[in-house]
Amino acid sequence: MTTPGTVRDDLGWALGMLTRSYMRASAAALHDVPGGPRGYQVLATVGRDEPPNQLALAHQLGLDRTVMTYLIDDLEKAGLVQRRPDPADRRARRVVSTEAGSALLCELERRLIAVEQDLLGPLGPDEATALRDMLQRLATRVDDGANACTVATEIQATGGAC
Amino acid sequence: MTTPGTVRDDLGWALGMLTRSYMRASAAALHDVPGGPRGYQVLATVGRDEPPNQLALAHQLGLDRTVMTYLIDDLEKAGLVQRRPDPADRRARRVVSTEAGSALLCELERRLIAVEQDLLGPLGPDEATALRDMLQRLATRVDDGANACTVATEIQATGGAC
DNA sequence: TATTGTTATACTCTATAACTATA
DNA sequence: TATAGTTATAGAGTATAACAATA
Repeated sequence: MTTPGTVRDDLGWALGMLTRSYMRASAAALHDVPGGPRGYQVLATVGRDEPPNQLALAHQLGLDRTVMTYLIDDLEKAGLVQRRPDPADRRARRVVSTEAGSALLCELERRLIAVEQDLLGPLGPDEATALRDMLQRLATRVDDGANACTVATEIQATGGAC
Repeated sequence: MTTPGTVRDDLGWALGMLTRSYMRASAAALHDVPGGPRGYQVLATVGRDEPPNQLALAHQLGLDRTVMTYLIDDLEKAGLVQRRPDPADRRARRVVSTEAGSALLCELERRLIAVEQDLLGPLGPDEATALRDMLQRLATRVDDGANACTVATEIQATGGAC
């Protein structure tokens, strides 16, 4: 319902289309989580290893610490996480998952698996794993900081026919 | 600089990471286009076939007609497109590309090809085409309206162990 | 002086509705 | 009455800066 067949046959279109679809579906699957997908990410991060403080949480999730405050406010009000004083640093708060939070996380992961399977449905099983592998490799490389804009700087030089 | 290695090893993370990277890079490549990526999309659509009116343009690009007004305002101010009265319907305006608009489009497409190649760089050539093909198939299927939320409705039924 | 967390403010997008001129 | 385009307003989301408590 968005595009014709002529203009958008490129990578950017496909990537955007797929990501939007995934975001829609996952947001729907996480509708009962305060903060939506972000709330889920907090739940998923909390409870593994040592409970992180809010700043570490914000860095891991690529958020500003101010939005982390609001996010945890909502999750705490819903009884899914708790703020606890850090015995080693009285400025910091360690965020821990409650029973309810862990139970919900368990349910959410089931839902998200279903969403992914639905999204990749039209691919054959070996194709799906190949796609996951390639996306994983590309994303990991991007995450490692290789995303410096090497392209933008060398653009002026090319100057050519269309 | 965003994530650790533990939590985000799933499809959603990779997809989001890659899309954000692409959006960053393409936005940088299109920095001198009024409206950014959207301005580019308008330029790319205008000039093929019959010049479309603003509403058709908005539908094709999945935008509201109100944002299309602002977008074309900016593009017109920059001398890249022109609004012309539609001889067949005096309510409508046909949007046509200027000389400068066509020249810029030509340049922009070069830049975006470079961005895509940079993004898919770590893949082998046959891998890259396989990825493009799979993304294209998935996105096209999503675009055809198969994105009805079939998952969300059947989630309650599963109820199981983590 | 720097850092954790909170709060308040401003700014950017987007969505909605109202308005005009045509059909 | 419905449609193409414009304009104005309100809301969500985000970013920025200032603040308190502690290191």
